[in-house]
Amino acid sequence: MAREGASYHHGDLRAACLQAARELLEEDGSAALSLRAVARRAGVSATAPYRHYADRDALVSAVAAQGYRELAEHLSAAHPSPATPDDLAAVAVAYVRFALDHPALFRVMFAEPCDPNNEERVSATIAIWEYVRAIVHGTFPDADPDALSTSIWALVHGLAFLHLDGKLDASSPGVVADQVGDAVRALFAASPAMSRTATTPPTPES
Amino acid sequence: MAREGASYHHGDLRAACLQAARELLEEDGSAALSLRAVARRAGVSATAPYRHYADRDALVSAVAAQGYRELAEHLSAAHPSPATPDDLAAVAVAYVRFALDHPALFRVMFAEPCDPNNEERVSATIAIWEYVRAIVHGTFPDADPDALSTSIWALVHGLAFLHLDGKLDASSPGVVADQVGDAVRALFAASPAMSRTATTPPTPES
DNA sequence: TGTACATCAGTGAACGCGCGTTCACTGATGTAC
DNA sequence: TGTACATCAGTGAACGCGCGTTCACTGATGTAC
Repeated sequence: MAREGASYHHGDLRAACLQAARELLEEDGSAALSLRAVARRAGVSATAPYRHYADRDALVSAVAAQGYRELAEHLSAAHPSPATPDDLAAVAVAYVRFALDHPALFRVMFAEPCDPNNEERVSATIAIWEYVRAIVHGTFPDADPDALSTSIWALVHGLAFLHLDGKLDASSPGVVADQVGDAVRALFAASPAMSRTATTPPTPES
Repeated sequence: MAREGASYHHGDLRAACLQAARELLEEDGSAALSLRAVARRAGVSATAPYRHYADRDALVSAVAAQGYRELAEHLSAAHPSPATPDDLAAVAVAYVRFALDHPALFRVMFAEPCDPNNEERVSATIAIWEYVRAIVHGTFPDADPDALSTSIWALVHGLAFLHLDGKLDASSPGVVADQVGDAVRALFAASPAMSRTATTPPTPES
C-alpha cells in the first residue's frame, strides 16, 4: 500500500474512501452509493469513515466535487487554450466523452438532488462555469459570453445525458464525436448574432 | 372515489398506484420511489401492487412512461402545430417548464438508469423523438431533420437539467423562458446551414 | 331467480437484507518532560 | 534516551428502519346451470 502522506493508522482514509467510492461507481453504476459499501471496499469498519465525513451526504458531495475537478482537467487536456470554434468543439466532445466514460460519477455530479450548501461542491461547479465562460469568451470575444456559454453548456450537457440514457446512438466514440461536433459547430455558426440586440432568424418559406 | 371503469375490489389499483407514485414524487422529490410507500399511499397492503406490477422496476417504468406521455401532451398544448422558429421556441420553453414543474418525475424519466427492455417506456420515448423530429421538419423543411432535431432536443434537455440542478437562474418563469427562448432562437439562426454538406462557421478575428 | 362453483384482487405475517448512525471501547501514534 | 500521558483514528456491537419479495390465506365478484 502506498504510504505517501500517511497520517495515523490507515494512512489516509479520507482519500481512500473517495477512491473506494469511485471504484464502486465505475463497477456498478446502477446502485446507490452507500457509506457501508465504501467502508467495506476501503477495508475498514463501517463506522471508520465518520472520522472523516460527517455523514453519507458529505461523502457523496466530496465525490461529486472530485468529479467536477477531474472533468475540468479532462477538458483542459482536450485543448489547453481553445481559440477557434473547432478547438471549442473538441472540448465539447471531451465533455460528452467524460460522461460516457464515467456514467455513474456523472449522474452523481448532476442527476442527484444535491446539497446546495456543500461548499466544496458549489465552488467546483462555479469553477467549471467560469472555465466554460472564459474559453467561450476567448473564442468569440464579440458575443455575449453569458448567453453563448449557457447555450453551449446546455447543448453539450444535453447531448451527454441523452447519450447516457441511450436516447442517441452512442455505439462508437466516432459516432458520438461526430454528433457532438456537428451540433456544436451549428450553434457556433450563429454566435455572432448573439451580440446583436435583436436576433432576426432566417425564415425559410417552403 | 371515482368508480369509472372499476373492476374488482379496489376499482382500479393499477391506475391508483400510478397516481400514488406521482403524488409521492411531487411531494418529496428527493426520496427514491418505493413500492411499499406507493401501496401505503394507495391505502392498500404492501403486497397488493404485485397483482398489477411484476416488481418495483415495472412500476417505475410505468411512471416514467406516463411522464413521457404527459410531456408530449404538454408540448402539444404549448403549440398545436409549430410552423415558425418562434413557435418552436415556445415548445422548447414548455419542455423546460415541464421539467421544473415536475422535477422528481423528470428525474425518473431521464436520470435513473432505466430498464431498456420495458416496452411501454421505450415506445413512449420513441414517440417523443418522432414528435420533435416532425415539428422540426415542419418548421425547417430544408434542414437535415435528424441533425437539427438532435441539436434542439439536446439543447433544451440540457437547459432543463441545468435549471433543475440549480446551475442556472431559475428564480422566475420569465427568466427561464427568456434564457430558453434566446438559446433556441440562436440555434435556429444557424439551421439552414445544416442542410449544406460543409459548414463554414464565421471566424471573427478580434 | 337461486344455488354451487371458480376466479382472482387484496391481506397480513414473515423472510432476510443492507442501510445510516450511536456508542463505549481500544490501541497505535505523537508529545512533554 | 526513556517513561507517562494525551490524543484521536479505527473497532465492533447494537439500534431501529424501510425495503422488496414470498407465501398461504380470505373473501368479494363473476359465471354456469
